[in-house]
Amino acid sequence: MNSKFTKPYNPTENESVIYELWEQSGYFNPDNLPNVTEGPFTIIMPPPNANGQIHAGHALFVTLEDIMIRYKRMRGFKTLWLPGTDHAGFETQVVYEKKLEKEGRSRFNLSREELYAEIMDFVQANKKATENGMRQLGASCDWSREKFTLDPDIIQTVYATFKQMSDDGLVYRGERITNWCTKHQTSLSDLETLSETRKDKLYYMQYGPLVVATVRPETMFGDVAVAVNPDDERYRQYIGQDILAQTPIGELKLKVIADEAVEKDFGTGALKITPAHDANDFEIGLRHNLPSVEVIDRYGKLNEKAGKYAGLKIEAAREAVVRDLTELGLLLKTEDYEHDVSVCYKCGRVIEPRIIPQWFVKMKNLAEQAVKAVKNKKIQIIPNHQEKVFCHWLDNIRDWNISRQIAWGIPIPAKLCEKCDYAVVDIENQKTDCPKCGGRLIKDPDTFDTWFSSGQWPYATLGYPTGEDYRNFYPTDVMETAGDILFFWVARMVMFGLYRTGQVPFQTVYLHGLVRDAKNQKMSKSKGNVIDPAVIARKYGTDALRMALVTGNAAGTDMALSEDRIKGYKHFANKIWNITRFILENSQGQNSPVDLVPADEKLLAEFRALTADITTDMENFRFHLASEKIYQYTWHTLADVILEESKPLIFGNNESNRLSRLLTLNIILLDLLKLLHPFMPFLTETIWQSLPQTKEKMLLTARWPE
RNA sequence: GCACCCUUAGCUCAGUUGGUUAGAGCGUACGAUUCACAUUCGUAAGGUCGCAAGUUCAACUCUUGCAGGGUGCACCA
Repeated sequence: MNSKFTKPYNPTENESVIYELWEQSGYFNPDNLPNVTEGPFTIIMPPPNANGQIHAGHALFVTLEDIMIRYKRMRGFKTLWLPGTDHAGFETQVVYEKKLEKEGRSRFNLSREELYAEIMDFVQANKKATENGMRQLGASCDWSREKFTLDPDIIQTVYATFKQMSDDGLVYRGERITNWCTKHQTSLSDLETLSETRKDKLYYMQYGPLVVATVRPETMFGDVAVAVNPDDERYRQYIGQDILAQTPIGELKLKVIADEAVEKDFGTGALKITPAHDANDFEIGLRHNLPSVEVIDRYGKLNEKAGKYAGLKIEAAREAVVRDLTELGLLLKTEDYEHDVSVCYKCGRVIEPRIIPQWFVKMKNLAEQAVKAVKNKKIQIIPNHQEKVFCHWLDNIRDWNISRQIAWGIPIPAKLCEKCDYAVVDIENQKTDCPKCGGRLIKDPDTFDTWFSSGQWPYATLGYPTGEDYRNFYPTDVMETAGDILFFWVARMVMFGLYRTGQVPFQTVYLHGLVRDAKNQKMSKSKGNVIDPAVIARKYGTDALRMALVTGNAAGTDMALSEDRIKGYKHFANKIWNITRFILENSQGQNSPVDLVPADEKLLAEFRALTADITTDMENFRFHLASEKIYQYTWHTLADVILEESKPLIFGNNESNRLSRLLTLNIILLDLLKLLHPFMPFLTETIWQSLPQTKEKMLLTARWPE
């Protein structure tokens, strides 16, 4: 008997050794897999942000994907799990800016090149830690194919897509209203803003012969019209006319227009229109061909158009304008008003809508194709109800602003004319003169929204369009990722995939929820309730952590992860260890072939039924049920009942019963290790390596029991 | 406002297509234990499956309404 089993199972002693053994074997690479009997099975790993440490969320996704991959590998598939890391443009720049702030520095004192270089160093250092963290979690991914979102070939693919979209008229540069963050000095997509309920005042101001209600009197210097509902009898006489409104800095000429968007019952039924600083007003402005007058600058300060208010920040300007309006007798009434405002999802500052020229992607047609793919079952989303959410979002999508005014990202391969601001796509970086006016072209200083590039991840990583991997592994099988990036990422991948390759990028989307703490609170550094997978792994073993993350947690739902549960699975690991020990101890020298007695045939039949049941769960992505069933069987059937009832047989005098039972137990043990391997890879492989009778060298590539 | 999800034992959650006495982990109580495992074993307490109605031979499961909690999207300035 192997002396290894005389001590309790020690995960830390074995895990790194076992991972080393797997990695050395080369079997993470599908090209090296022995006994491939099925087609390819591919998962592209959602690349973790290369800007910080591994956290419980990473542990969850690694566990789930590794389970799928190990299972399919054992079923004989040519299994590829392609890892990567994400430069995560805006996210990372925000993290780095915070770091700079702590050091008393500012991004705005650095040139874009300097900032880019600093963040690249920072990211390269973190990338290593992230990769090692995933190794520790047991990720059986093919490191030889690892990609980074800023790899030159990835950038080339992204550029080619941009060019093609531009040629197809799907990408355009437009002066459109954008979400501007005054802290981060960049525009953001609609997804990168949150709405927040605020208590403000609603001011009723005299505007010439009319009265308008507004929360933003300070934008009055950018007003170009007053809009009323076309059916509103009160204002019918004014429609189409110009009115003169008195302001603290002189008279303002405003057109009165009729638009359905105006609610008769809200305020006075008359709405002041500021196309340059309000998304709705901008839309109304487009419909009525109104000019737009910018009065707020990039820092959130009023500009020279606001006369004496120039240089004041929005809040200060509002106070001053209200005071002056009151003095002039133009402020008629003030009401308390609760409404929602858009804020930056990173810093929480109120978004200042601004009209700036940006690159946009036309979404309507792309979105329709994506919806069709889901409705036609080309793509299945788990949990299923997310398909409705997915389609609902795509049905109501607006054009996507992909320009970011940040340094950390893929530069947009375009040039702008100094003279006329005409924009041209220039992938090869060769154009020097404006094709329109002949003026000098300069590089577009902006970078892509990070999701514009990561949205192309599945085919970009596989070397589209000519790569061998692309031919062999695309479309991929499963996209396993967090439910909260369904729109940010999954929807974009589907659209890009269909657009560029004509195929869905993956057939199944498996979404997981958030990992919360034992009290069901969100984990955060400030609360101090963050679970560090590395610390947990050291204390209880990676396998215990994996079991705790997967067992009993249905797809798409948030989970409460408590240390007690992890501890429970550490006990489970030891239980399996001791089961092995018991069986080995008593099986020594008992290798002779024997006939099974009926009682043992029955035990095996029961076990095979369980195996079939578990296999069905695995096929249907019900990992939380599969692991629970194995757990129950191992502990409460095999250990508590079968082993206990075996003792009289094993220690008794009836030789045929004794040998039959020992053989049965050995058969069950081997298959059990296989069933458990996707969930607890380290423990099961450690045991496998110590067993005398295993035919297959490595459990990693052993055959899943039929 | 619209959409989606959740509500099951003290706590955290499972429960696949409706089908016997509704399950697990942790916790609690009592007991056992030289012979794989104190990281053990046994026994027990604990649930009118949010509320109400409906469909059905049969509902935790399906339908409708209501209440509470959560999430997403869009907004009336």
